[in-house]
Amino acid sequence: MKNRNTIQGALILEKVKNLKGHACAEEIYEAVTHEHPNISKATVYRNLNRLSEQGQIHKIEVPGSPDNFEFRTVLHYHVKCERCGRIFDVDMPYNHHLEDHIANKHGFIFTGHDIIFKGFCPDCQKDLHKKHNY
Amino acid sequence: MKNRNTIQGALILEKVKNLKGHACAEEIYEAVTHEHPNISKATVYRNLNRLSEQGQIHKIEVPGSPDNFEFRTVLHYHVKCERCGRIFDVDMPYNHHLEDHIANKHGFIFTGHDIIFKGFCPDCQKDLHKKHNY
DNA sequence: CTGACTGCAAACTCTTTGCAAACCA
DNA sequence: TGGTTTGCAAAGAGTTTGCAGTCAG
Repeated sequence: MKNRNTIQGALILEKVKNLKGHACAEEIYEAVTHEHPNISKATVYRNLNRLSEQGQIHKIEVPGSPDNFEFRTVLHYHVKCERCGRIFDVDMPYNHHLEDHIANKHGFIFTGHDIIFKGFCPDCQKDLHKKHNY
Repeated sequence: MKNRNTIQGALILEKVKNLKGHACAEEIYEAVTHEHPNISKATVYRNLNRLSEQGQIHKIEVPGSPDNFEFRTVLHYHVKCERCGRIFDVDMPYNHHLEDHIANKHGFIFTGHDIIFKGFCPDCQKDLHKKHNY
């Protein structure tokens, strides 16, 4: 039940730590591949999930997009571009007490929340302007 | 480009309207099957997506769960049980101006947001109490 | 030694798509 | 008729899982 130190696990954690923002499993897989070409994608998924269960990294689940992972100390929200599907950070303080405002909890135990904003990123705004095909 | 009135489309819209809460495509497919046994799942998906694009119904996208659909007039939020994965409505007023509080919009155009709370539903709390296997 | 971890491939879930036939206007 | 919609099956994306071999403690 306890962790073993494997090269793969260490590399994956390191890659996520060195990310500026977030990346999906595929991107992390590619980054690790450079140093450890034989790694399997299943191992990347297993390590990412293990690390996020242990709270060492954070998994951002966004519908319709692959899961993203990031190493962070401060919780924050994300926005998904409705056109290109990319995920960006949102510059808004995390509200730790949002669930306190729920009127009738119906016996639910609330453990947290995610907010996913929708919108159009600058790149896609340019494209839409040009192409008028939306 | 304009809609045709098909039996399938009418049945699907009716089923969603008659839902008390939300249901996923699979559940709607099963409901429609009772009256129209030959319907294909692809048709259900196509109609649900069409209806939600036209704003006649609303699609709730939740990471890790199948998309849910509902007929509603008032926007609201949802909570996903971390154990059974079911989706429930949350008793909290929708904040239409949440995106106004974003400090630096980085050129993004925000069009809306979803909040997905996490927690444990009453049923699963009972189970956890009993089984202690979480 | 022994259980945890790995690599590989296959399985899985949910959803979309290609295509010919059926259908509505 | 002519463009939509349907049913079917196959494809697709992302992720998980079964299994035998490998490795850390």
